[in-house]
Amino acid sequence: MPILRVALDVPLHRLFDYRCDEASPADVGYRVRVPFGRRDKVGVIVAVAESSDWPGDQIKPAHAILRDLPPLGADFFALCEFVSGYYQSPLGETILQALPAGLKRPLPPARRNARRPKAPPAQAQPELTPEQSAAVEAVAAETGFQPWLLYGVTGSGKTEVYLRLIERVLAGGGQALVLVPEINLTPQLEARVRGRFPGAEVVTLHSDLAEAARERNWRAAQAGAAIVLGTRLAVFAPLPRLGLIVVDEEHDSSFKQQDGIRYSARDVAVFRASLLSIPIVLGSATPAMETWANGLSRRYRRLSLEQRAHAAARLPAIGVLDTRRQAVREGVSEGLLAAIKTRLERGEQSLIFLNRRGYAPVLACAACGWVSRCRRCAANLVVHLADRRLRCHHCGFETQVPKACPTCGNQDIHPFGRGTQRLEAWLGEQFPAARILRVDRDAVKSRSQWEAVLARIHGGDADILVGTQMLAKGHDFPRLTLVGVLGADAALFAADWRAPERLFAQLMQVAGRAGRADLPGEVLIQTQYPDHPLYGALVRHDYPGYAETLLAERRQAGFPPYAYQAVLRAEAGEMVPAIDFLATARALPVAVAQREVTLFDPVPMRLSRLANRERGQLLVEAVSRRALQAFLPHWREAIERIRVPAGLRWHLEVDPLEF
DNA sequence: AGCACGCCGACT
DNA sequence: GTCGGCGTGCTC
Repeated sequence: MPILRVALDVPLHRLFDYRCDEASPADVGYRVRVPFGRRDKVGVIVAVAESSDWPGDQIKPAHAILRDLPPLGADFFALCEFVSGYYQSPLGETILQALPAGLKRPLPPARRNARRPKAPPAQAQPELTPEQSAAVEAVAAETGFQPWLLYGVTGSGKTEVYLRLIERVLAGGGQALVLVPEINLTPQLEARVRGRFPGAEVVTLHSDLAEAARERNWRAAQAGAAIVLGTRLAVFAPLPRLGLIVVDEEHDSSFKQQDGIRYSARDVAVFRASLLSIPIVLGSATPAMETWANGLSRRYRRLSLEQRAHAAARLPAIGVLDTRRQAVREGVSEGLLAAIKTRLERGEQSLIFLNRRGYAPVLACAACGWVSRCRRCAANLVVHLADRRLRCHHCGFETQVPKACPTCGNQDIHPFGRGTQRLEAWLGEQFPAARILRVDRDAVKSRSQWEAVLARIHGGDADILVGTQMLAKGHDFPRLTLVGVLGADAALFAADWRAPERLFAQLMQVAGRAGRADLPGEVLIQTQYPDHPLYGALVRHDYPGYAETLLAERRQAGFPPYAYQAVLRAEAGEMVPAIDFLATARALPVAVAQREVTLFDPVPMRLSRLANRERGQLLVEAVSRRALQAFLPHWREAIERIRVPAGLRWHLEVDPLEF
């Protein structure tokens, strides 16, 4: 009797065999309902075999093969096998996480009718600049697998290049996959794609979609929808005729999944393209150092868009305001204040960028030294005066703002530091007639709120925008001519060595909000270190120069992309068992590649306690990706045999972005 | 991960 | 005398 080899959503690195007399090799890729322990589960048939290694009397019969949708293809399995091997994630979990929830339930609910999205009218195709044409022609001329780095500043027309490439793929009957960091922050990209291809089926895939919609769109992708536009999870969408992958803002850290299977959707996308022998375009104005290095080594081919697409458009003038040399009140320099005033007089908009939400990062007592610490985390509670709450931005704990110091009773307690709420309030006092709009996650929680905010900005119904990185993402604000940046210096000296790379990208991005075709933009960055190379490069709009500096530092220090890393993390109620576990893992004898792999000492994580869990980590570094990949499976298997104390959990992360 | 079984402390 | 704590083991 045929044996089904079934992938199940369990954290085990093996498949499970079931008997099924009605099965044939053509059933590979179908889902199957099986008994598992004392409950039923839905798995995916990975193979149909003649026999099993498992004792025959212990093999249970499968309940039913589910043939209600087309079987998953060989390329889908190859992708999942790669992810499973590379990120050390169990194959079953890897395969099943790619499926929408409804397809994993043993008892499927009744289907509702799918709504047909209506297509908006087609827009005119803009003329391509010579650079855009060259980029389109270069990609189109190459057959087979080729990663392209489309490097171009805000406004240089990367999207138009994507659209032309998509057009060619669709014309050939292929499908296109477009990955974006956060779909809700960029509704205009979706609108533009739909507008350009009114006859084509365009579906979105992201975690904010309701379950039914996500399943509907996933099925549509499998059934041949022309364009799938989605966030990182869309990289696993079944696409039988995939001909092109685009990763927009490829440097964005939201492509990295931070829980469950910790994959980089950008890297998985590159692998998927290689598997299918198709082109992949990674677009960014500030590529990740890994990507830029791949460009320099010609593993990726670089396409540059140096000019802005509209002839009249100019790059904004970026300047620094030396806060050591001018009056600063409430964190705002005289120079910036004057610049805002000028914009108000001209009826233009200003954006003040402060990447810290809340009123103030901490409340403190001047008398006894008490500070508002989170009792569950190694972090401070942030003052939110808007609703008089103290909040932990890490675990979500919140409490009332106390009237007096909880330890000494002193009434003289003060918020220290500044967040967007405080800035908003103070600017309101300085410019009582101005309409101030705060844009951060506290003020804008849903897509509909976000769209309302965008409408207000576009309608000219706001004079000063105060916002966090939410406002940095690609939007055209026609009347916005000034961007002020506060609090940037913190990232220059952060413990996280990737902080400057992120800061540069973020400032470049927010700078791109200033100025449009007819109105020149100005960007003013407040700093105590105006001579820092990061600001120097920013003022010159010199990403390549700064990338060279950063890469030289990374090479010198032996950091990625010149080293390959993984981290083993452990969390427990106390730090001691977590560190003990890591020390045990470090001492495991693993025969493979030891000389090329360095295991560092276990240390507490930077945020050492989160939600009452003490966290430690152990860094693994290798001279090559191959050495790391040779080492990890053996090490992981050995770690899995360690007896762990109750309440301790651990995971392994490959290519970590944060420590 | 679930979900069993299994063996020691405070309750109707 | 039972309810229930979480330690240990298993899932084809």
